[in-house]
Amino acid sequence: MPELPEVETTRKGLEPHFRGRQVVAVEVRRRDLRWPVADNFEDIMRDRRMTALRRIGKYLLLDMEGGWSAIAHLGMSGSFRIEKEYPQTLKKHDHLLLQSESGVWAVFHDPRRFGAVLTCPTTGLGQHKLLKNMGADPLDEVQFTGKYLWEKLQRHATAVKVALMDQRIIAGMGNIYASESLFGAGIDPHKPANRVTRKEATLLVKAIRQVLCAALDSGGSTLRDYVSGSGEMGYFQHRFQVYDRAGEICVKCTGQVQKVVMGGRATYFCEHCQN
DNA sequence: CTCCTGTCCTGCCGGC
DNA sequence: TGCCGGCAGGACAGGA
Repeated sequence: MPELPEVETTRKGLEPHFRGRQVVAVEVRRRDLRWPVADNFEDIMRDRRMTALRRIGKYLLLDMEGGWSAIAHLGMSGSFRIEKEYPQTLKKHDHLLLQSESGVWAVFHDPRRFGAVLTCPTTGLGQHKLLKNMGADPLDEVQFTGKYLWEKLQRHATAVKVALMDQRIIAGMGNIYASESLFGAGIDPHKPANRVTRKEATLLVKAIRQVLCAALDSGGSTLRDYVSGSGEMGYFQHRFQVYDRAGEICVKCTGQVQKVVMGGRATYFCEHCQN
């Protein structure tokens, strides 16, 4: 499930092959992703230089010369991989391919098709429906502070776990790292967001950064292998402390990790360590 | 506004 | 071994 670290790792993996380079070929094999791939996608990409690859939350932005940008989302199961030449045999669910003037191909693969590829004039990105309400980036030390998070949480009566996943509050936070962060901060995921104290918010900000940075470090190491092979970018082995460990012994105490469903999402925590 | 539910899609896993 | 139901999950759409 691509969350911020997976999307950022993907961005870093594509960047050396595409930034400042011309896109020389575009192939869209299936347009019916979450939304149809934008009609003008090929036109804004082909024979144009990619000036920047950016990330806003879980969205990947490809800024192209000519004034347009592509907005990509990996959804649930989307990934990119780099191929040194056009794939001998395309895999099932390879929906989109881009060739850089360096020769390499980036292949977008997405079995569940929850991903999306849209377009928008670069100067209008800030007003784009999908992006305009995006909250602070948790890696931004200026914007994302204990005060910021506390003020945002004050407005919500729902469980803090559910609020943490709200992209208007924290851009890029997803289900896995929400559980992990609350465990790191020792906060019960059930606690109403507006009862999180100022002090807890500060702890949470630190925990969020720590958890995301650890995941980014894992991503960085897989990126090195990935350059030579044909693996999918952005998915890496990472040891979680509570996520998907229901029934296992807590890494901090002798209790058992619990699983509950909150807002329709699996949530993992330790009753003893989080309150 | 906030909050809650339904929806999209395919791979995988457990049960029979 | 094969079939099938259920589940996973990001985030929008739409209704309360």
